[in-house]
Amino acid sequence: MSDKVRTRFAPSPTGYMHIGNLRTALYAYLYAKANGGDFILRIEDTDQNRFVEGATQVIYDTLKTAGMQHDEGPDIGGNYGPYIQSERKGMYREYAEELVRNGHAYYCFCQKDDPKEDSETPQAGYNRKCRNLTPEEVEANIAAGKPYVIRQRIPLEGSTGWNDLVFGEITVENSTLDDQILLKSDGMPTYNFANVIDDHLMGITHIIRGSEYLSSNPKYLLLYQAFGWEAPEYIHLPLICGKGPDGTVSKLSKRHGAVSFQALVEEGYLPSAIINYIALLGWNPGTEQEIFTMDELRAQFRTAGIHKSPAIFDYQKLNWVNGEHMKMLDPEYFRKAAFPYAGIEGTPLADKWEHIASLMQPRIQKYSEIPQQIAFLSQMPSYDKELFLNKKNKSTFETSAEYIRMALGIIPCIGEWTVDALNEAFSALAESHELKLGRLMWPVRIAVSGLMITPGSATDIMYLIGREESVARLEAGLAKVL
RNA sequence: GGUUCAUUCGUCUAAUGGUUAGGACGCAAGAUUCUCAUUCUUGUAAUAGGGGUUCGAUUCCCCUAUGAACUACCA
Repeated sequence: MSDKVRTRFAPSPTGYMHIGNLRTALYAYLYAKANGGDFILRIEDTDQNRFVEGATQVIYDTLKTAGMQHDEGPDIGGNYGPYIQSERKGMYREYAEELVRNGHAYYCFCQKDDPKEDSETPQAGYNRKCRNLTPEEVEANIAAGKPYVIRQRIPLEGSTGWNDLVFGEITVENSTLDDQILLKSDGMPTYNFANVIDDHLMGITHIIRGSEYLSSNPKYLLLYQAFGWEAPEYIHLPLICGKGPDGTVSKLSKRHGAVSFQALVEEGYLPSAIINYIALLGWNPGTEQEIFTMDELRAQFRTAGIHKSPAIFDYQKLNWVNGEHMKMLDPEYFRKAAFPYAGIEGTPLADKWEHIASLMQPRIQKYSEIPQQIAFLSQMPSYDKELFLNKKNKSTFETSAEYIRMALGIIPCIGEWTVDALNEAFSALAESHELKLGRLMWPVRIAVSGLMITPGSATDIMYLIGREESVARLEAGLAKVL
């Protein structure tokens, strides 16, 4: 019997990966890897009404894209299968009935719409009407074909607690717990039950999950006790919240923006940046490092740095992290990955993509910014002649006209139309007129771009739009300032 | 309502029974660059409130306030 760490990620197949779930998965993965353990994937699909086609594939894809390779799971197998709860259906009833036999659970014949509240048991949701049925009554009901569920018989007295690796000692009075359903009338276990059984059967040593389970954990612990099993360690994670436009804070949801991994990726966020960012939501490495690769996270992750208080998901900071990861990207990789976002396939600009990409990489935080940044290259914007005026470069309409004429004069002399040639020609031009390059280029840049702010310099732009278009734009600019 | 948890700049966070309460994002200013971005400098802004304990508390304790989660035959 080894005491190897085993953690699990147990999502239900909903068709998308919520960022909160992804962080739970990440911490479970990192904890396992930081401790030389295994990371197990289990699909929790006990709710037959919520079946979504292709949803498990989304889970596999996400884990793969995010760089979290599981060691056991439905798709790769393992010694503790099956790893899909619906395929384990048969085993839960047996365990539920074991609890009935030893007095820790009971049959309940109440219907869903029966009144549940009872003034005598104000804390517990269910009124425990069937808790003390005699064996004869139970048998009669079953014989009559009445549908039933199996409920957990929570002790009426005493308390249950544990020492959470993040939250510390937590103890709850048993009297505040309700007799939760373990086995539904369709024979399927509830999450609350299946989860405990599976975690035990799969030898999970550390349960890592969101703090929303904090309040139901005592009921799980009572189940472990009822079976006489040893309970695992618990690591509850602080919630990830979002802030609404009105300033209210709540569990991160769609109203706060994109919350699924796929949606963020589609928006142009890099998986490595998303992972980096969410790793730091609720955990700090003990150093001032902020930019991490997955390898670094694996090496440095410790539970000691996990927080208790909820964190607000900040898209602004994610943008920054993403920008940092953008800059870290190998230029060649960037060119390939960013190209589809540019929307220039089949246009003349596609041939100059390498140069465009080199301008974009240090400048963007998200791929999705590219089209808007380069739109002026293919479509000359209409602009206000006031743009030619610039105090710092002492640019006036008169100087603009003069410099644009100079530019028009030199362009025919440029041989091969390259950025280097352009830079050389304009530097020489400025020098020969004893001008600061900035003064000369200001009106040129405005004329060829029509924009106050441009990605890249005037020479970059002229190179990209070509000689002919450059001349046309310069002439139009000249007409404007005259 | 009940139960549980939380509270340091706007946000993510660091730190200690004694500090000018540190870093990052954002924002602002400056330098550099033919604009922008990058890079570099600088600035901005926080210990929820009230009681204790203590020579001294942001740090330990209590109360209050505020917020959150849970309270399904969902997971």
